[in-house]
Amino acid sequence: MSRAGRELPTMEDVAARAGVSRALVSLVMRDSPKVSLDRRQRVLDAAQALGYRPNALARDLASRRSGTVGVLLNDLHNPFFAGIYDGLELAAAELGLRLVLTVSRQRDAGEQAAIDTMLEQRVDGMILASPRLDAEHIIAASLNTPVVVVGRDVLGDNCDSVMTDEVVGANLVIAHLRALGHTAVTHVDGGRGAGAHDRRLAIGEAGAQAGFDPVEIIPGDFTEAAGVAAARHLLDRPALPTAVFAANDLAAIGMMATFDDAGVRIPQDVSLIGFDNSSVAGLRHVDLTTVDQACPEMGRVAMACLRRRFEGAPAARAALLTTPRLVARRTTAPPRAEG
Amino acid sequence: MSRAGRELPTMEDVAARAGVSRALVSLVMRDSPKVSLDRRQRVLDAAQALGYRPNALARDLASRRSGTVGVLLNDLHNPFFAGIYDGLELAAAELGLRLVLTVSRQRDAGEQAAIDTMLEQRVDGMILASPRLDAEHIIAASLNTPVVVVGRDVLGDNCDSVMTDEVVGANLVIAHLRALGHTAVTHVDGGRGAGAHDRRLAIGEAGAQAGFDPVEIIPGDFTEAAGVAAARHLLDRPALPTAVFAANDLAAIGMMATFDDAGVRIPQDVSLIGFDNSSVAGLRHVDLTTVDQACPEMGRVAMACLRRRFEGAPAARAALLTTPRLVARRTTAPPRAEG
DNA sequence: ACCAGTCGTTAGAGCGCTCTAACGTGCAGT
DNA sequence: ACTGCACGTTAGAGCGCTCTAACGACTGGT
Repeated sequence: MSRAGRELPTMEDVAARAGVSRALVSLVMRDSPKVSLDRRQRVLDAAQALGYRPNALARDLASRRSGTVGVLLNDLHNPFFAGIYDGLELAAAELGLRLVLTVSRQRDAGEQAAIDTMLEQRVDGMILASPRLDAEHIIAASLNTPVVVVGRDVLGDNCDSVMTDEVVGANLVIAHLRALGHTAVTHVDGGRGAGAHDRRLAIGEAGAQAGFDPVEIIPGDFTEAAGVAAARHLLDRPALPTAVFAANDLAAIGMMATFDDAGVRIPQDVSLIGFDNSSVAGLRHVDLTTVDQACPEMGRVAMACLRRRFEGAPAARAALLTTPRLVARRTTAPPRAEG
Repeated sequence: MSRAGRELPTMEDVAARAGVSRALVSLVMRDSPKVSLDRRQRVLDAAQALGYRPNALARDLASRRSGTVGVLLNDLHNPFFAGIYDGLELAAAELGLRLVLTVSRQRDAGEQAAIDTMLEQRVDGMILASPRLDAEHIIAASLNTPVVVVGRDVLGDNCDSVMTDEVVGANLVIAHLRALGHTAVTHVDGGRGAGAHDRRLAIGEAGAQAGFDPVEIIPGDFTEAAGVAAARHLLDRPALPTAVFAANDLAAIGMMATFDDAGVRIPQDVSLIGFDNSSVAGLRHVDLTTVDQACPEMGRVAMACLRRRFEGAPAARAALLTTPRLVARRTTAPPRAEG
């Protein structure tokens, strides 16, 4: 596996051409103020002429700092992560940090491998978006590098969390349904996906407080396929619930399609609420009522959190909550008349 | 910006604990066959006990090879790229290559910066998915590192291309429409997006060959917003075309929503065809007739292409075409009866 | 007994950069 | 003149690893 192309010039080459020492070239490359204008220009000219490109490997090794943050995204097909990434990137650009992305494709082994790779790469910090890995392994990874987990509650001495306030989200859902006249809701949950546990608890609690029937929980996942399965399950029963709150938009969309195929009308026969307000939810032909997670905001907060760690706030241990917002669209309506 | 956490153990530490030389540890880490079973075990035990984690920076610097391929994705919100990535990842795993992702978010400056970063990281190769950057800059980047461009035609001595056969795609679209009874189509193009030029030419040519009216081209882009704008433009005119072929699914979906809002029924009033067969097109509530680009296949082919370069096929200069497939769904139908 | 050959191991010279400490220079103060 | 100091520059020792060449120990053939 040989690298193609000619050998690249090094600092030594640039130094020789500019007639200065390698150290001076290094200073110029790092934009040091203590280089005379004259020398700086000569070095820059030489670098330009040679097509010099700094070797980040050598730089990071020698400086014991990479200036990069590793980002682990769970699933590229889920637009939720694209939103998170938008926020991360914006914040990283402001802080002058590079971002290195890896995708685990929802496999646990993949997550551990991706984290190991980032650690070997000596990233300065890691952001894990909705990881499925057990907290124990995440904490272990955070021993040497600060970690921020997005979308799930994992706290350690060197590991913060940023997530949506599930209690607020659940209350928004319940309030919306109650305003429409509903008194019960079925929750298709996110299984062991990130945040699913909290969401499940929160909707149960919010329902109870609002005087709803006990919230029924149907096991699910954060995928379209899980939504399809859950909808089939519901269709097999004698009666449908009046309202369904899905673990996320993807699952909700799977349910929509399945209900649709079965001739069940939304929202006339069943009201449906998703979670994430991902880009698909807003598509006019989907028009899903959902809970907006403010993904870019979460990304921004996560990066800010990491920066605090860099600046040496040692055991802050923050669990930051972002406030969700209900986006009412056309999949929710008053329940069908009884009997 | 200090790295948090204790200092990590190095090979030297492992060697000392195992009572062997650093070189031997290196051999064990690289799974060399010429290490006795006994020593290997002692080294592995020591590494385990110390929580040793190889430093990829140092490894890659010393070996002058990174074992990683840089991947540039244009837009994380476009599921097309998620498909490409799936193929890339699969192929990379088979070849034992690591993938490093960067996202340019559709900004030209972002693309150049992302490419520069990858080059500084000394990636062994780069895969650029639908870059907007001019060919000149891409060729320049490929001087030192093999590049494969996906979704667009950029050929250089060290730069191959993988793209959909636009001629086949356009013929599929025309054949489908003709079978339904159409004799004209309007194309909302992809502007200066990757592949847009070829797609525009191909549909015009295919239409002409099939005896269609000259294909009208409406300027667009690969985004939902561009679809909305194009649909508004069409709605402003006295009569709608009978069929519209959009640059991609995202644009088609923007058009769908806009037509829908205006009371224009699809497919009764206008037939609509997208391009990509991205995951949204398949959503039951969208159900868009589209041209499947076989994204994972493209990713797989791109990676194979890169491997050939690694193995030293110097000036192959391949322009590989993948064959698209028409997916007929519910947005196409016979044209409305005349007058 | 000798040399040749194999095998597992190691010393040591890098890889391309950063960074500390020291250097020479010129200029102000005494 | 001499000291002190700021400034721009540089030598040189790493960073943690790979890899070539050489090493000693052992085998087998003669």
